[in-house]
Amino acid sequence: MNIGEASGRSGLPAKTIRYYEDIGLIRPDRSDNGYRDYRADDVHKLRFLHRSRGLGFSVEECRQLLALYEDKSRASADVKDIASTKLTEIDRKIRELTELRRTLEHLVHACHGNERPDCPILEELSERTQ
Amino acid sequence: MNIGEASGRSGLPAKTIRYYEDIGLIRPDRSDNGYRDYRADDVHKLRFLHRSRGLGFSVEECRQLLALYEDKSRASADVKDIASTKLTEIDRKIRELTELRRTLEHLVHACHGNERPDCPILEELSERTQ
DNA sequence: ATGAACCTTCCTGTCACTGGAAGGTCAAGA
DNA sequence: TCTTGACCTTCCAGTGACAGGAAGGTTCAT
Repeated sequence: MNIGEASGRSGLPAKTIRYYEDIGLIRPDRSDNGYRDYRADDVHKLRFLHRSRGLGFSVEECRQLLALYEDKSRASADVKDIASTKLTEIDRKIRELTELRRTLEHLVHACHGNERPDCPILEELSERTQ
Repeated sequence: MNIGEASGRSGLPAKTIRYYEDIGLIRPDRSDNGYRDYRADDVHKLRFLHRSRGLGFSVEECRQLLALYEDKSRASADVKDIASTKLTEIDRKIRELTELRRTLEHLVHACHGNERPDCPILEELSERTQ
């Protein structure tokens, strides 16, 4: 099937699929007319990539996961390691964002939000740090 | 003062300070030798930028905030609007990450993580979506 | 024959920097 | 005076993960 159909079936934009080929994630056949020709198995991989990207894995992590997926003698521990590391990263991001949110909410709450110029948000931002 | 000292006082790398000049956020004087020459006021702005970037504002939002900061006839409502919008965005990001975390933790928990190949994480990733 | 809907490659732009090369300037020490 | 090292300058390229668009080829239906 052509890239348009592969796109429709995998949920990935054609642009993204070509990019994944550029960086060596998938290698579809080519038809006589030069068009990319995807098999069901390729679409399966594209869907795999779509889901793993959606779960927050980087493209390089997706490459590792895909390699493990294709390695029938893999150890599930290797997969679990990657996922656990990602989980830790996500936790850290959530903590950072929550801290940020707390500060920002505090500031927004303190600002009157009227037509006058005095503003605790700007005051905080311009404060001498040291 | 030279860029090195401005960097030390603002906490921003010299590279970043030059970049901020490139995109028109600050416009320091130049000494006779061609070196950038920062005044205390410039350092103040750099610190302002440092803090607002740290609070998750984009460079363009920082530009707006800086303009408001310098506009003594501003309305604090304008500042509050920007901050509130950012707060909403941060909330959305936290929700997305939390949902992601939930799914990933579920998967990590379900995987035995041993030397055998069967792995619920890969199964989930390769599952037919439709 | 023509037009629309595909497909191709290639180049550029995004965001917010970071790294590095090649070279100019300045102050201190031998 | 010379040199060394720490500064500074500009300019170019790379990051991650694509998106937009130009210029042109292919296929199919009318």
